[in-house]
Amino acid sequence: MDPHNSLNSQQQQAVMAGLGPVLVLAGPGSGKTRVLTQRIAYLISSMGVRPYNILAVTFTNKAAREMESRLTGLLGGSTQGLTLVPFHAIYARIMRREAEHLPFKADFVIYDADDQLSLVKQAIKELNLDEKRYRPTVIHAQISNAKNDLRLPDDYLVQDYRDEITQRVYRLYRDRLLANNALDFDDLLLWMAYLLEENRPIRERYARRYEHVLVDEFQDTNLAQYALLKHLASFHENIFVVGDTDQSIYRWRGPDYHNVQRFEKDFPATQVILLEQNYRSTQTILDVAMAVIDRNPYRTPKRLFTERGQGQKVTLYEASDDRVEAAYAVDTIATLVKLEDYQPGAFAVMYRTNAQSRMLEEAFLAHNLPYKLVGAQRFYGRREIKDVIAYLRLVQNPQDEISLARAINTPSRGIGSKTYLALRTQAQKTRVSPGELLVQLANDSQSPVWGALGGRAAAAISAFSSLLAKWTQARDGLSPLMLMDQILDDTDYHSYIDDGTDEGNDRWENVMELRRLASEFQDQGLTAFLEQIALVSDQDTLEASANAPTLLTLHAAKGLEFPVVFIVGLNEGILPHSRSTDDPEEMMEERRLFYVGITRAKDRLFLVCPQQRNAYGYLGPVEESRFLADIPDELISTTGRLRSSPGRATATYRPERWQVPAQNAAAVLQPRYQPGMRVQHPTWGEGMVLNSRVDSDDEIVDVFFKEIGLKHVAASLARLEIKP
DNA sequence: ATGGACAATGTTTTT
DNA sequence: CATTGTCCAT
Repeated sequence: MDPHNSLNSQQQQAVMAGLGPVLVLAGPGSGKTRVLTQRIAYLISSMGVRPYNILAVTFTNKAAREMESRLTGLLGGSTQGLTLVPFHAIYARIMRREAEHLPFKADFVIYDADDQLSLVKQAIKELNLDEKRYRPTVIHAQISNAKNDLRLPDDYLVQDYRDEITQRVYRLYRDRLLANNALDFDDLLLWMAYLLEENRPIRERYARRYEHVLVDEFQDTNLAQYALLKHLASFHENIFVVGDTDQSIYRWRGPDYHNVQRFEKDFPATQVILLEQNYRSTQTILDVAMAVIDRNPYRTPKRLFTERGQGQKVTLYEASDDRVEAAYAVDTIATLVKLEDYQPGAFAVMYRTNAQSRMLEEAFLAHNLPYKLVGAQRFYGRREIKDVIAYLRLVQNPQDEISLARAINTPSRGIGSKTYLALRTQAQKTRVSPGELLVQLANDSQSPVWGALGGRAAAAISAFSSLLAKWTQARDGLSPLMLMDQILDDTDYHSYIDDGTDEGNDRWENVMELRRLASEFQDQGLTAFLEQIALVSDQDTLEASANAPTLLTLHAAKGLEFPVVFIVGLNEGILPHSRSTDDPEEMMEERRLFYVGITRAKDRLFLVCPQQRNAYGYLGPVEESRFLADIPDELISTTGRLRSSPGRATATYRPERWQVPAQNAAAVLQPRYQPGMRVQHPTWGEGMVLNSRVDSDDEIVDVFFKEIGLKHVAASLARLEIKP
């Protein structure tokens, strides 16, 4: 952000734009969040708009919170009543309020990706389909796409037999969700759009209320979200959207950056404002970014510029394999912290796939250096966390069969698949869900169900039934934390999960962490707690407090910035990913992804690619990413093997701890360079020796040059001069 | 009903 | 290779 508290003329134009539709096309680092918050502040304090009449939506909690805190800084407490929330959260909230107009109840639960997949699997099985032929993940993706295009099962586009199958699964999946009183992520948009579409009074109520609608990251909205926004803005038509088509990286999730063009078409009176001045990066980094993105066809070229000056060149390092790649990143970070006074928190290492983080984590661990890993999945996907959440969800909504199936025999209490099936059959007879039947059974010792179950099964069911009934009754009187403690206690979960091993210990620690999270919802209730958990984004888990380098995927990096950025794994098949190489649209998205990564960097950018990579457990050669060829040579300084002369053997970076020892036992060569020595190189300038070792009749010196960073030079070739 | 052993099978990104 | 599912012995 710019140090002066003033807006440039384009920003000002955006902030003070008049009524009607406004489209702000904001390049990376151009002060997009700033414009949004200033706009809200302007509406409230200068235009006299009541906060109650403003709706501002973001994609993540983090973005919403950040805007909120900035607004509080600008306006103090006078933002009371403002709706500033993530997309999914606001729709969940509205739908709970309006549940009577919808085919589900107000206490619905939100299914995560795992739950959704189980439900699809269940549907496929029920329809007697072959899981091999009809892969659940593929079918699920198709259903999700249909929902994002606002297609209900009846409107599902059927062109061949496969589509027909998908349609049948979709229908059953939809029915199962409703029977479970559960929504998936797409439903939050789909049903909300349905509600506004079908129910005019409700639509008008909200559309009248929201005099101003503001949207962040507009390029990532899908058709459903777009339709929704149009409805919400349909009365006043004051819709202010901010986005950057070059940063559209969620195409597979339904978003369609053509929405930006659609917007201009749907709202012909749109004022379009371009923000091109960048307040984040050096000009070199921007030039690299533009060189990469300019290769994408059909885009409005943007000239990104900055007043920050040229800055240092971007460093390209070719590592021998992905282990060395990780070590290089960690070593360079350690060096920069030591020699250039960078804070450890100033660094980020970005990669294409989550699997790539492992190698990096190991490298950090080997250096004994702390790091932060972005990724909610890592926590909420854990078995013990899913267990406890299943219990809580079941108490909130006994209709939830996915949670029931998980909780009913965890820890094992003698209710296996047979008994569970019997319970389901009995439930079907009286047309209630198994969970509801369980709650009923607790107070009905005369029920014919008992007779239908075997003696041992009946005892087990009875015990669980009383527990569940007890919890559901206590629910409203207890805070989420108290309820959780009660459940943990009643199920003796501690002794189940913590078997005394380190792993068991960790698992219990995780439960305690969840407990801590629950404690923050003392007075908001179970519904709010569960909803928060269902809708956390990866970025939300990023802790600002710890001063350590951040490891994250390129996707998770969007919207963030770091003084020093490493992008690793710049290989064909990784970035661009192999699954994207045959589709030009997807290839363009890979390029945008790289662009997003590059533009996160404020001061320095390191691009790293290994020549070999571990895949399927074997080390195999990999090509360097095609994107690297698009970067002009004069913006890059190269270490490791020089890419202009691929055949030449040069010093390869190899951190000491992986050095094969005693290779030079007979060496007579004495090292001349010592760590800490200052040296001068004719072209690279002044530097400091970090390390030196004798290897194959030559002395290999690691020098950190002030201008260009870490280099590994052979003493016999490099004309190094030792300075006093 | 439970838990372990083995085979198969599959690898992007995420609200 | 690393996870997930299936089969089998207890």
